[in-house]
Amino acid sequence: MVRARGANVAAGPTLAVVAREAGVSVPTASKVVNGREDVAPETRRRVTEALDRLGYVRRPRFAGAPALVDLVLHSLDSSRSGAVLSGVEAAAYEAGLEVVVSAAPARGRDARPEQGWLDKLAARGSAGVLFHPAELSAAQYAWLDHHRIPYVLIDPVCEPPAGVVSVGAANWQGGVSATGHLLELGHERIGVIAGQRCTMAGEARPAGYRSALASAGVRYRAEYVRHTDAGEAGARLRTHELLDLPEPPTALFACSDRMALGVYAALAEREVRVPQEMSVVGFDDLPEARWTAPALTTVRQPLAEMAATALRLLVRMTHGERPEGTRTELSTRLVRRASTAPPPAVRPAAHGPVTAQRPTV
Amino acid sequence: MVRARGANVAAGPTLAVVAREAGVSVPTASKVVNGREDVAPETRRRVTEALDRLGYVRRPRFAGAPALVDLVLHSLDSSRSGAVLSGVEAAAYEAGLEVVVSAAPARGRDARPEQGWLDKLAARGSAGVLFHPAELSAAQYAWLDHHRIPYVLIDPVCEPPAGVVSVGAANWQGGVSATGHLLELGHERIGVIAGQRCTMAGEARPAGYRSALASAGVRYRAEYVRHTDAGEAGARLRTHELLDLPEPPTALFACSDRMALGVYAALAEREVRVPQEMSVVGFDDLPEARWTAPALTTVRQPLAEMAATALRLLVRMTHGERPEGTRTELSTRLVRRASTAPPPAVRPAAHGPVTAQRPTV
DNA sequence: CTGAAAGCGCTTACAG
DNA sequence: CTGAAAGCGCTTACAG
Repeated sequence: MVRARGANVAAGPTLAVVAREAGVSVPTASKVVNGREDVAPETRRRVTEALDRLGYVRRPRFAGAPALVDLVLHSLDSSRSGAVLSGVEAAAYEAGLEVVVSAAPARGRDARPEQGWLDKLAARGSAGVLFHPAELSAAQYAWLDHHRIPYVLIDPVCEPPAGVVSVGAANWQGGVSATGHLLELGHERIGVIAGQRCTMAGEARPAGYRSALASAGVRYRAEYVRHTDAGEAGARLRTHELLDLPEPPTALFACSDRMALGVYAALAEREVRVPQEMSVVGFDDLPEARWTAPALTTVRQPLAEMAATALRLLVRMTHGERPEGTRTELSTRLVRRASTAPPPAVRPAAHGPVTAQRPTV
Repeated sequence: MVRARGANVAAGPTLAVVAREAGVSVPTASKVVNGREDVAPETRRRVTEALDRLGYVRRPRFAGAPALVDLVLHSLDSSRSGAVLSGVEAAAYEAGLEVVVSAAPARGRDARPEQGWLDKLAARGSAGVLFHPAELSAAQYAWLDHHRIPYVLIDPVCEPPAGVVSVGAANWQGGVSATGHLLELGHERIGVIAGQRCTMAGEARPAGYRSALASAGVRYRAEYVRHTDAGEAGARLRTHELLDLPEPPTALFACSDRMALGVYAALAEREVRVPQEMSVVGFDDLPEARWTAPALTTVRQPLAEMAATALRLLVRMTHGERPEGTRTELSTRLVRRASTAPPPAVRPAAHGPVTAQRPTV
């Protein structure tokens, strides 16, 4: 029984090497690595600089033990998390790393949520942390920087602070392809159910919609774009609003698959048939998109690949490298299924208010 | 910034203590712990015995670093895995442990799949391993035993070898409640789409069906029970077979939610409406069961709780305890949704072959 | 705030 | 096959 020992870890410098390089003793270097307070700022700077330059990584417990990387998920039990975990694990395996998974501290199960697991990271000597979706406070970012633990955000909800490395999807481009698909089918009255205003997805996806409209020379109507922050339930309400418009849309672009579920619910309540009377496009391509009836045409977000990319970035940061750009975007692509079709009939372009052209029961 | 150091790890004995107890030197005890071959059988026995009695656990790398437990999943990206991960993580958090997640080696990405990650486990000093669903070879069981790494199987597919600790669901009881529900609604002709013959679920769930029929005094008909090992596709075929019977069932018990999806597909092909013309009950209560139209009545398997229970069992084994029983079963419960209803009409009990009473298009 | 000294819990040669 | 000896990469007092 041959044991592959130490084959997967390129031996970096020891603390002793770093200390010599920085011109300090090993105990002092140790203090810096462990984020202790009792180190002079100038000394800390010198040591930190040496740590970075040499790409110091804490030695694993025993020869052959793989280094550990942390993946912090908001919810462990969702299809998004499954895809992320799967991408991270595969890439970690390639890199000879193992991944420790934990739930985000926001869970409220700890008196001091923002510290509990952060302490563990440091104590264990995590090589780096991946967050999805990211919900870090400024204090937490500072803490990680202070402890020299590199981190990457996977598909962050909001625009991360300057300098923070993240991997996301090409949201704008996805908005363009979703809308382009509907335009090609002949739709001109396209409603949008968009996510929260401050979020990246909530802004970039409808922006892509607007751009697609512009290049096709189709008029943009503000009343066709509705933002909501209540997910499925919110999307249901907004859909009813759009259906109540004097000139309702013939197609709906829901900026997430979850919101598309809410759209479906509203349409079912009005007995509007998909896709005969209304086309629907989602965004994400969660497994759910295949279970719905009819199966949802949607924009696929390559979550697993995004996660794998984030891990590779993290590994490079672990070795002291800095990625050139701070944000990486992976392209999205349209997945045509059964929820889209040409509009019910070609009607003359409507000018001014008209009555609803579809029975609303 | 106060740091909680070592608060979560009850300090067990060091290797030195164990060695003294066993009457050997520390290096020798170290060899046993690391599964080296060059130890006399009698010496190994003495050391192993001391390790077990004292509940030796390798010290974490640094004070305050939590011990690590491994979770090995067959697929990282499935709703079942999500539930399992979530249960394990929550219970691990309670116990002050962290969980390393990896994909089962069967993935074929390693030349020697059965050794690659097993080596890592040992090198890293895993406190124990949880498998779901378990697919261990006899050699792997032996290897884990040899390395004194405790392990627990979460919802194993097949009956595990004697002495292996596992946590599962009360499959038989679930079969009873699914069938009981249909009987209460007035169904007497109940078909069963069952899983693979050799598996625990494939045997116990239809056995529960049979028992429920017996207690209700309803005749058991062998032709109503169809086994398949092809999941969704297999279930679809078997459903067509049942519909082609001279006296087809008025209700179907699919022994898994995935198979229920296949049943739905077959019924849609025949334009048999659920639940008006056919009631359907599933088993598992995956998230998918809520997306289907109509929402699936099913037997809920408490996967997260099963996973949490497995972790707690593992922790006790880690401390040298042995659970009393080798198999723990958590009870299941029926979740009524929209796929079940009374049979189409009360018909006189049929004797002898009759023609199909439902239009098959 | 710093670092020489002692110590930790192990592992690794290697001599017998 | 065994264990005294040396060593690993750190950490922890603690004296200055």
